[in-house]
Amino acid sequence: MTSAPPAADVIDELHRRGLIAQSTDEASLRAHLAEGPVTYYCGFDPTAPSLHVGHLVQFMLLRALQRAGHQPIVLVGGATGLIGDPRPSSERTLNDRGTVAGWVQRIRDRVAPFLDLPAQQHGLRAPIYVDNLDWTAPLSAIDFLRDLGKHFRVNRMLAKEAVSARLNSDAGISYTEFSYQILQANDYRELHERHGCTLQSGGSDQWGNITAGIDLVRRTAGASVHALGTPLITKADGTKIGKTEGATVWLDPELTSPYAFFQYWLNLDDADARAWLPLFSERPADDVAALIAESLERPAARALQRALAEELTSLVHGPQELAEAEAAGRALFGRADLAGLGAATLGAALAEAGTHEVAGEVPSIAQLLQLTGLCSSLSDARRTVKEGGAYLNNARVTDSELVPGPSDWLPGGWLVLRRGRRTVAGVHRAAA
RNA sequence: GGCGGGUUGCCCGAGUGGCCAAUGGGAGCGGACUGUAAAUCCGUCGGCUUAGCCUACGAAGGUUCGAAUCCUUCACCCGCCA
Repeated sequence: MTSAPPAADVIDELHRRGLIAQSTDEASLRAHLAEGPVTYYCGFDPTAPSLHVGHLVQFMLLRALQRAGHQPIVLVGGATGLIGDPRPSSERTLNDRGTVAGWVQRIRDRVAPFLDLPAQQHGLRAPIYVDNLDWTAPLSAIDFLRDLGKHFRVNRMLAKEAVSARLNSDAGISYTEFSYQILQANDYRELHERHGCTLQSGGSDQWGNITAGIDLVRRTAGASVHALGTPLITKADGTKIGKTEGATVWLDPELTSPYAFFQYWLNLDDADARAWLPLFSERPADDVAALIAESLERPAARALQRALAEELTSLVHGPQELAEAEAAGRALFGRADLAGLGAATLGAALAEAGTHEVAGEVPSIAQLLQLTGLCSSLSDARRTVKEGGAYLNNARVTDSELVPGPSDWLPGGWLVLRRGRRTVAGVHRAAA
């Protein structure tokens, strides 16, 4: 208890880092946090196989509270994931139950490095894991309508931003998604009852659902509970965080390799890197300020991007994976001649970037571009070559039908294929 | 339940019988410039065995030499009325 900072400081830290977009009455929340360990929760819906970098903000908040000595609960929405929260744009497609159940487990596995590790290493409180399917599945329609529905005024439900946005759109909203806020509200009620949970955090797009929960706890238990909303993180160009080359940057190494994850942060533009460093870095405030100052002075060094890439890759994938991702980047983007790299280095670097194995007859450049996934189709590959965006062993290719000759193979049986400035893949020739 | 409007490529959105793989904008991708940034400019942007062919304009059928465009049925969405 002596090493941990006073609990009230955590709100100051969160403000400094820009992690709080909105909160319930802050004075009483501070007082509540100062009284002793608070049990708090954040929910994640299994709407995809994994979590992505957009979810990192939630973990930053969860970790800060955990460091301050509080008790985290991580809820995976096995029930709410079957319903789908209303997005502003359009209705969600329902996923089948088996799929969602699989995602619940997979997402749970992603959470471990964020909260379990600090618990083990620094004696902090280990997270409690819950699935809202446990209490939502047994609810009958009668229970739902009598015990929960009675506490909700349709007028207020309609006024929630997530709902009203859809009411005013062409898409409309189904009764299914309209009901979502009741389920999330009930989660808060359940966790308050079962674990004495008194604080919920979530993205500010969830704010309507979160406050619905606060109201429900007040009505059913007569208790006053709290909430913190994180800001919606966008890039300087207005797009959402965590998309690169049209693909989502996942936290699951099977979906996004640690190398690609590292590269995502390394390639952030300066404005984003400056804005995001406080959010995503757990370095002391002084270090953060110094890094930002350095970036303004010498932007080309990209110290910020590197700092973020290192810190987050290590956090999400571990120090070992970080080292390998870094080495791969140095090998592929360094000035060193590819042929001089040596089979082992080259192989390791390309393994990080993504590889394709060929046996027998060697395919043409266009085919290889497609096989490695650098291009989505043969047409795309031919187009890329025509545009001058295809490179074999760092040399531009001009003929898409060219077949790599014996002299093109690098030590270890490798070809280095590149699309554009920075998307690389390896082609490996199977041993005869 | 009735009447009216709508459903176009990743998104928005033109197109009302041939000149439509389909105007325009955005996103994406590539090039130039750079710092494995940003901005800007240029190009590209369904697929294939690529001077050609195939598949596409909610779904299925039909009219026609020819349909995203006309007709029928179905599904879904929006609005008004009951």
